Amino acid sequence: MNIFTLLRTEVLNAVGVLAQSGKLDKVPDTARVTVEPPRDAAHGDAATNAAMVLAGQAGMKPRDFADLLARELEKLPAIEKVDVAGPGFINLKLSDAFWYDQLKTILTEKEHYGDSDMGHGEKVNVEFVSVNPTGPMHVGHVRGAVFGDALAGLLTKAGYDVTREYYMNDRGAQVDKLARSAYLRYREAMGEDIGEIPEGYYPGDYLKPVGQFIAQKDGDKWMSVKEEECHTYFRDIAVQKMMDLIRADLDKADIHFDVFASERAIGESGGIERALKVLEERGLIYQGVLEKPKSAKAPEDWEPQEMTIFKSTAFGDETDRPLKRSDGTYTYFTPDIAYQYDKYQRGFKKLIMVLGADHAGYVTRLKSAVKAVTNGEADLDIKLVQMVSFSENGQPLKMSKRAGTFVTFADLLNQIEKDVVRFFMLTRKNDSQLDFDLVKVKEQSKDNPVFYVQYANARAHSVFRHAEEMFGADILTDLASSDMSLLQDEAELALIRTLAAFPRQVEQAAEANEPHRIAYYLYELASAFHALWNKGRDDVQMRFLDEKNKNLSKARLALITAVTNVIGSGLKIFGVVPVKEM
RNA sequence: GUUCGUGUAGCUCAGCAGGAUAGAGCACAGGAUUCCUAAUCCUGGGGUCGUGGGUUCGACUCCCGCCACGAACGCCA
Repeated sequence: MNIFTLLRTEVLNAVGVLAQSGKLDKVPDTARVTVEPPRDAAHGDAATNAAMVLAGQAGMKPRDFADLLARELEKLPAIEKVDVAGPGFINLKLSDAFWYDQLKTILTEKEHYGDSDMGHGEKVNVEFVSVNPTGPMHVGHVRGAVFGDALAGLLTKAGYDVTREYYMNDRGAQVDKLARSAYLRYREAMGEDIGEIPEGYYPGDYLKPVGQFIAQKDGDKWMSVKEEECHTYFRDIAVQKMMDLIRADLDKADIHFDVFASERAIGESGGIERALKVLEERGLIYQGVLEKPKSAKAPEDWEPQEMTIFKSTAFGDETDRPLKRSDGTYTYFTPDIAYQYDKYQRGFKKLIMVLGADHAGYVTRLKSAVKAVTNGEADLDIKLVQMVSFSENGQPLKMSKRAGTFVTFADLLNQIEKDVVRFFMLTRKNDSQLDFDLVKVKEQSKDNPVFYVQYANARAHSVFRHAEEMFGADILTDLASSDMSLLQDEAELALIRTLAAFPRQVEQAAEANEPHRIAYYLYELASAFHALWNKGRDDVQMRFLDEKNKNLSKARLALITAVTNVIGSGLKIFGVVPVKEM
């Protein structure tokens, strides 16, 4: 439970009491009332703007309104102290008992602590990766993959019903090229000398096994058949094999999808026509001629032609977009509209797409299309993931095949542990660039947030091991019933407050679709824990374990356990496993 | 040229649907280790939040102009 949501309810109740008791003329509109942690912890545990927002409606000065409301809030048992400050802030200090209760909640809920019902079980479609099935994944795909998966994890925790979806562009020019290449590799596998791979074919060695597979399966069956005639056959096998490669890559990062949507399947089932019909019915399609694009590098062979066009300017796009060329074939954009419509028809009204930053120019038209085709019922959020620059000890890595081995998704995951990659990629906001230094990322120091957080967890487990030696294993059972009121030190209470902030962090990160906030939070939590640990170095009284005081030790073990619960809960969002020893 | 993104401490970045004296890490200076993992912690200096306006009780946060950097910009995919 987010304690600030809880407190907001209390504040609104108090306002209601004032209204009923006739101290206010009318029941005010409380929509803008917030309860938040104050920036400066010295101001208390929570602050509300209620008086400033409501005073005007009540025809009072903010300070006066605040005094009135403060007197009402003072009556609540969870609240120890109420102050009115500044222009009319009401600062709340919560009682220690309230915090001890929070600690017990964490221990009871374990890794479910922070689960929220914010999403009300609403279906959300998170589409990410969606790499063309024409070869293995590139290292440039890692961030989008990790980000998408973490975002899905975050939304799940926030109470949404999340589907992780991969869109296969298994149709079109790229895939035709793949089919031709597979056919060539088949002939090669049959013993033909194919020489250099010609222009217009994929040269990668990863296609050799595809050729060999078909050679083994069918023998010389296709040797006398022209490529065009067995194109579909080769295409389907090649796509399937490429998807196997991609899935194997994703496995390395422990990323798994619920749905693999097929562009071709949607097209063949008439999905494109269905989507176009909807646009047609809403009067958003016309036959016409577009102006010559004004871009710096306008195509040389451009000439005005009449074609079928989507009125995307009606939704804020800068220009209308063609759906069909003059020869009647669909543009790249059209199947994408059909795909978004397909998601909508499957019951998704909340759509999220994770795209590389190079797709920035595509965002507005796609959003326009979703608005148009769902009549504004579905909401599409596109998260652009910025580039990652890879380096080694500060030296930028050349990512060419000739220069070295570091090119593919698998290369990275083979070199760096999956959990390290995952966490580190999430320590930046998705739309800012990320430096990924292969050496720094492995470094075991506080420079490295992955390590710092994991180290906190490992330290906690080290205490558990000592506790078992000191008191026996049953000291760690039923910690929730410990006498938490023995935790009297300000640093201990501060740690509980940090722990109790987690549910709010989850909700806010989910609200913004920004998993990186969880990473920052975990760093902060780890920091609070390390600080408390070191207090025990300076002052023996502050050690977690005291052989002569079992009850105090137990209460502190409860606190540390709560730390591991929250770290575990947070890392789980990222698909990262907490370590017990380093 | 147009659109989008970014601009916060020397460096790398947070900043919570506008809130009270703008935060962390690195770097720099000093300090803590017979003791649960010093792989850590503590203290300190350092900022006209790119810039000029506007909105309001209040703006790093919202709106407009400008500047700088980055990316995208076809009926290609």
